[in-house]
Amino acid sequence: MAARSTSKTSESSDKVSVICRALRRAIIEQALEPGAKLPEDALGERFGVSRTIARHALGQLAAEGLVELRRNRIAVVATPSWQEARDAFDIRIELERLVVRQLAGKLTKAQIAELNAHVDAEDGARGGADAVSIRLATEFHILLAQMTNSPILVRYVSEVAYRCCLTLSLYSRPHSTECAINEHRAIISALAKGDEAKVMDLMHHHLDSVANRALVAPTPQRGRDLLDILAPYADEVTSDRVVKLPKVARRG
Amino acid sequence: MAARSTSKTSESSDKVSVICRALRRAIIEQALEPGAKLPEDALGERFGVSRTIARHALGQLAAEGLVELRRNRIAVVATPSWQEARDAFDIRIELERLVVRQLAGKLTKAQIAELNAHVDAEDGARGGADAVSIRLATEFHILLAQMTNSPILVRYVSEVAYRCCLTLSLYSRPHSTECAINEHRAIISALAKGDEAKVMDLMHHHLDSVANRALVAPTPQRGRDLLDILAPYADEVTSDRVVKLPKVARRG
DNA sequence: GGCGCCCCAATTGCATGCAGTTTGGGGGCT
DNA sequence: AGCCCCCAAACTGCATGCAATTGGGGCGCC
Repeated sequence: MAARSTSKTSESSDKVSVICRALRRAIIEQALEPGAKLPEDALGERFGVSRTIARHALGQLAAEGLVELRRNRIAVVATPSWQEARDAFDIRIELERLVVRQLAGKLTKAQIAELNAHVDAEDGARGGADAVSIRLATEFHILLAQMTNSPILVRYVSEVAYRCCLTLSLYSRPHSTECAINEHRAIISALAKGDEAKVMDLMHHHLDSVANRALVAPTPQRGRDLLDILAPYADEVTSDRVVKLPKVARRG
Repeated sequence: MAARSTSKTSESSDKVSVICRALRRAIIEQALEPGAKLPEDALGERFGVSRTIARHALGQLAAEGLVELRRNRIAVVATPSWQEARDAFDIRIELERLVVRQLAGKLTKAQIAELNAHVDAEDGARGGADAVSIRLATEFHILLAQMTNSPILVRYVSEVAYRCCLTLSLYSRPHSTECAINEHRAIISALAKGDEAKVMDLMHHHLDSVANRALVAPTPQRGRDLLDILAPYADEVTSDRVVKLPKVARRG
């Protein structure tokens, strides 16, 4: 059988869940770019809820790593470092290999059809906004994870995929999604054939190539924090005041 | 090098973080057993904070999978199904193989000493409470993860390890921790030697054996929810009222 | 005696209010 | 002009208050 037992969905129709979903989507579609401020008041007003709820939602998103929350400071959309991006992809590769290992040869016809339909949708969106393509590609992987019927796996794959999505939008050049779509098709076909080793390899190289295409190099100019860039230089300096020197505006 | 760059710790000294830590520990040490009720009022009063804070903490723990949160219902300590436990261990194996892969041959002498000291502590606690042994063993794995200096990896390994800890307390017989301690020592030594393949294998089998020793069988009587057990039987029945029938007390 | 219904205490969902902290900008001093 | 300090606006941290929902005990009915 392909499906296990029934699984309770964790995210219900709470107000905070609604806001979480909205913000998550806004973030991964770059409507909110990394570093964007997220004041509780503004969120509350925008979504028609109190600060309490907005705050709670920010807490959840912070737990997912999409938002940075510093005490007494305005929450901001997370700005993962290049190293964190690389780490996220490494984890993602392992998790998604596990997904396809569990799925190989166990998919129903309906599920395969669903996957194909999704890739068709990706294909259809090729002319549109880059952000939408990235989101659809990400959702393909989440769809796969959901088919394992393992709520834990779904959660982790989703989270790490969203994080990768976020970093893609940060470090990626305007990229071509076509080969990714072909790779998705190849994965589906290998899954249908039930070739476990093959599909694990396909997934591995698929994600690896996406990561390598995107995370081209430590690209210090874009996305990295000024203080991080200067850190190694500051190590040479002994004065206490060195940290006060770069009094430049930090994005924004 | 063994360490990467500085890493901000995500969990600061918020009141909610404090409560989270306290509850987490209480849960994995079985002071709060699965199914235990966690009313916001009671928590707030116990920790000297308002319901708002207790509520927020419960939200975080729910995101980690340690607590179940149903709308308009009292929160309870999560009761993972046997299948979820198995899934958690599968994920954990992959994640921790990644950990030791990154760590093999890259540990400083100080780090190795720290690991050995921890295992000594595990050894010392062998006579004490089972729950403490389990916690220490879990913390060994988290300590390893922390040495990768990858905050994301730390977070996921911690979470999934805590979940496993929770299920161990649910399904495990009073178990002997000795072999686990020896396996920990073996892992440290392989890490020091830098034998990547060996240490990945050691970790894999270590976790696998822990899982197999604990998750002996689907043991339907203990831990599984009555409704889950009856679910397949209920499928045969057409009446709407079937779901109301098992009006028995559901764990106390 | 057992079954079902109803009502109330218990509890959650959420908004608002108040106090403490941060920010950033104007004015004064050098 | 440049630097610094101080203050007010903005924002967060948290508690409290009120409406809505639940579930369990008690009562009546079978």
